Amino acid sequence: MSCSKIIHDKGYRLTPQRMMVLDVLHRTDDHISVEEIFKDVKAAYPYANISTVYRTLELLKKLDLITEIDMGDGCIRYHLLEKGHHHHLICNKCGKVVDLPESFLQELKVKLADKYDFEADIKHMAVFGICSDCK
Amino acid sequence: MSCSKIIHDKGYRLTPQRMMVLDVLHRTDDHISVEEIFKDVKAAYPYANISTVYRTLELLKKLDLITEIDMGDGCIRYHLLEKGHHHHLICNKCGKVVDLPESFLQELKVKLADKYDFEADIKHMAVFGICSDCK
DNA sequence: ATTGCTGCAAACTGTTTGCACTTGA
DNA sequence: TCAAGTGCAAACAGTTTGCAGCAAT
Repeated sequence: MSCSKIIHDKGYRLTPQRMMVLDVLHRTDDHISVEEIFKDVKAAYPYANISTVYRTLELLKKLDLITEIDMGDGCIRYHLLEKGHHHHLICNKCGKVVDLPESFLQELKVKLADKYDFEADIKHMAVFGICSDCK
Repeated sequence: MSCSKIIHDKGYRLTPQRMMVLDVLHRTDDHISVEEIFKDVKAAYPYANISTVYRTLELLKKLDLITEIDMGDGCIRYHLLEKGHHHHLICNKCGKVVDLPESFLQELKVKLADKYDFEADIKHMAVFGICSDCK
């Protein structure tokens, strides 16, 4: 089901601003910061306000349509959940980011469920370290 | 080797302020925020300044004496590395924190090294989810 | 005696909020 | 119509910085 439909069905209004934020999130394949989203939205609609972007992201988070991730540069980035779950290996030296399939952490999830009866919510994880090139 | 000795040996000065921050970090078994460290230091030395605490933590981080962790309450907490590595399960509902032995993530580390030649630096990790009580 | 460190105040960054106006349903 | 959403400006919290004086080595 599309994000716009979910927003609408849950009784929230589908405003142009919200559509523009969704559009930006759909168009990028990367993880994108509030500032970048704002810049893109503003390109289409110069009167856009950053507080609206914050409020929209908060809504999307509440509706479980996006996830946040801190990629180590001190700013939180966003990603549409419908684009699929995956994880990241981030090199502390060169900053390179390698994607990790969701399945990679499945084992950990199962172990946590078994031993701790803990239902881990690992949608999007960043693992820091040193990549092969930088060793 | 003690933290104070490392600081001294690397050519940094062992000032009373730095000793007080170290002392607070040593005394607590928990993970402690900048604000809490500052409060404790101030109790012993009322003229203490929070920017010095920030600068000291930055130094300790650079010397690899502490790790940071975000326990989900929106503030970063600190922990002496010499106190041992461990991880946390944090419940998104009740906020309960359960400690996880370091070994628990060993398998993941090995897998990352094998498949991706990536040397993961998982000193201190927070895994969010739902605990057994809250299910 | 140096140079690094501290205290202070001020700047800065990212985020949130109150309020009046606008608009989607 | 009218509650929900927006834009604006101002507040806010956490952190960083420039600088003058201080103190560890």
